[in-house]
Amino acid sequence: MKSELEIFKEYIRGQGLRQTPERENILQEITTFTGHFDVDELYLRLRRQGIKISKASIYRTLPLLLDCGLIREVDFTDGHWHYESIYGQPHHCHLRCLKCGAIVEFEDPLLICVEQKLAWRFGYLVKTHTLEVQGVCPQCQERLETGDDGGD
Amino acid sequence: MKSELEIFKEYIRGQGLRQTPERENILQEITTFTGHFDVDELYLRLRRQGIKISKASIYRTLPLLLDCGLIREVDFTDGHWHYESIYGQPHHCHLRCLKCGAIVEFEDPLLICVEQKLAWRFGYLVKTHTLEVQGVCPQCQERLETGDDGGD
DNA sequence: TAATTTATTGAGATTCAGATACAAATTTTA
DNA sequence: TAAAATTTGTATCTGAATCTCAATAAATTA
Repeated sequence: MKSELEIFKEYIRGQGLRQTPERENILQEITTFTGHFDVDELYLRLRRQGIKISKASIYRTLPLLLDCGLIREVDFTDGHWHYESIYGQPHHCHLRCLKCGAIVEFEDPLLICVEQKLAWRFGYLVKTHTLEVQGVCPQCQERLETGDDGGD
Repeated sequence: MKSELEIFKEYIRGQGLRQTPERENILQEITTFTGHFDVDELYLRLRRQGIKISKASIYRTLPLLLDCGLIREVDFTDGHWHYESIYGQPHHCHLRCLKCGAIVEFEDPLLICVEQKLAWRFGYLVKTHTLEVQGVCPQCQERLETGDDGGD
């Protein structure tokens, strides 16, 4: 299986773009780190390693990584986008706690059935899906019951 | 079943807020119109009827309508939020064409199964879910095959 | 290897959706 | 009807994301 770097290089080349240390550093950081991130977090994490890249470059690089399928947009919360790297990882969905924001990742084969039914029923060529299930996590349920609200 | 207006009035009262013609006009327009909308569309639709309400008031009213469950955020595209009214309507998901943006609404009972399994497995109190399936609609598939790309 | 071409970078300006401050107007309660 | 408190519109502000532009660096060619 190709590495993220190989995928990215091929993409860059195929688009007539250029390989730069900035782009490689960003990719490196994204693939090393597991979990969700946003532009600011990525920027700070790079800086903490002594790697100085302007936010403009990060904003310019993310669409490339999205386009070649190495990352995906997770959600738009707090007024900005959050991302996660997805290459080589099985597709998954999110279960989010409405109170504390905790995220559980899961996958369910039923979604494939849903996709297939849609393809058949509406003639769509189905590519992927994004499912977020919202609820209250066990901890927050307990907090709500004991009256210790925690501030919503 | 209570009307949207009743729901809203109860909510307003319960929160110690005030009933104003601006808020009622916004609610009225949202419940009359079917389909997705954004702040600008809502603003223009109101103005076309001679109802002048500042965008600030719309921005201030939408969170109230979200909070009392009369509308929901549909997606964040084009750099801003889109909404739809949901009160009294069965929950549904979206199938979106990646090429032309067309939206098909559907529902699938399998999602209930998914929710139940999550509740059991992770102990969450599941409230709702948001599923968007992405693909290419039949028309765009045809356009792509005949080479008439249509611009992405 | 050096010269040429063209893309990319960083800094700062710009844009735009959405939030906010404040004075005037309106709703609510009494 | 008057007092108290909220809401409105206008203008301003905020912040994420984009754009401009000169300087720099990558790829290509000789």
